[in-house]
Amino acid sequence: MPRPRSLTPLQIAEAALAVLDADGPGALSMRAVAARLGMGTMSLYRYVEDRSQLEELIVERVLEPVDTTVPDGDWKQQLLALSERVRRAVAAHPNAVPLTAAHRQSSPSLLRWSESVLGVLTAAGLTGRARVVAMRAVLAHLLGALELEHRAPLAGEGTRRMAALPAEDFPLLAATARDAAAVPSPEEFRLGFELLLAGLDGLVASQARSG
Amino acid sequence: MPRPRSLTPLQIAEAALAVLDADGPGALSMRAVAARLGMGTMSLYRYVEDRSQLEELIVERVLEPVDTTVPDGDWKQQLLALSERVRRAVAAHPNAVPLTAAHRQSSPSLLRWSESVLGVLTAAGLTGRARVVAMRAVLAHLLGALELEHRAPLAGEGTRRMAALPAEDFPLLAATARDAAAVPSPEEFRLGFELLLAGLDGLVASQARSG
DNA sequence: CAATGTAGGCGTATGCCGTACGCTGTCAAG
DNA sequence: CTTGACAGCGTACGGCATACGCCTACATTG
Repeated sequence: MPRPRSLTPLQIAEAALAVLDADGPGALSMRAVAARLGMGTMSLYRYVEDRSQLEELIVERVLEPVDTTVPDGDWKQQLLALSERVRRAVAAHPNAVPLTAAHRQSSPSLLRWSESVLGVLTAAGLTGRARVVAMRAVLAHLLGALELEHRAPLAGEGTRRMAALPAEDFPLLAATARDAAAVPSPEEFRLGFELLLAGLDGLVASQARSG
Repeated sequence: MPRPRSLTPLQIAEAALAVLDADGPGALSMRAVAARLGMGTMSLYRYVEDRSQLEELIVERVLEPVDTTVPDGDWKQQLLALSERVRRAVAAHPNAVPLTAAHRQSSPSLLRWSESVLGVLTAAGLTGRARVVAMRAVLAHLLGALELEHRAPLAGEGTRRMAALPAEDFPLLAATARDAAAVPSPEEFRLGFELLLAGLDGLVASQARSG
């Protein structure tokens, strides 16, 4: 017989994400989110245990749109496409990148995604320790690539600063930074991921021989 | 003719890192660091512009011990060894991992390290866009692997939780998580990095053909 | 040795933050 | 129509980074 809730978790997540998208990570606060929902600050705590749980809601809202069904193609195309989907979902909310990395473990969507990736790796012939290593390598590369793409883009400030480094101390770094500005992010991602795929190819072949 | 400074930047960095190592990221504050130095809080501001600059000092203190001279061996062994050195330096201060990722761009030591890595890649035959992609792939993998190793270790809580996931929804994830506990971190790092090296091998070969 | 003025050291205060606590009013069930 | 569980929220607390301005130590200069 209690009074009914007036908000869904999804509405909370949307409001928080809206604050984050509009005003940046520094502006994300319980006060700001509550204000955007038209509530008092403390009312938000009827819906969320604490700030960390609010962040989890945001992350799930970011990752939920990821299609986790296994796409067509050979296993390499499948892995690339699955990873590309995560990349796209995250790219829609660049301000949420650090949160996404921090709370990925609590996201049901990312669990489903991981299960799909493992399905692809298993179908490719990997099991046991090799499968563990492959899965973690895919995760590591994806996490690192997202971090680089959004916090240190090839076309960004950091690259420009490196390009301006003294050539006597950092000849290669300066030259490479100048080349870097011409590589678009999606291409960087695809090419980088294909390096990993080539490595996985070797792993699959060696496990096929020994297994 | 002014009064002389009583502290060096290095002493500041050591104090801050000591706080971080001892009491965790949540305990790192201007107050705590100043207290450890035996000063009033505001005195710290005579030495650093703001908290962000304090964090940069910490990061440089973490990365400074990295030997950036190019080791012996073929280019793959060289890349692995260079990356392993960063991994070891960072592993000495696990609480500093997020800071290290965040402020890596400002670290002179990491710039020197990058120059060395580029030297190895260049000697292996890479230039232009291929070199850009290779460098960033190494960085991405390293960043991601550090994040995974320290915030989601294979032997840790998260893995245990995944191993306990319902087998009807996440059969592969649960099984893989059980296998994962048996893979030690150093081995995970080496095997994962070798996947990338195998991929780079292909890139080197293809650039050799086309160049 | 005395005067000087730069800059070190720091007390105070402001405005953020997350959140504990307890009140008030609503509204569905009985 | 009563009722009590709970939504909503005002207030308050402790901690944070940090702006500002005071006092004073001390290397330099005369």
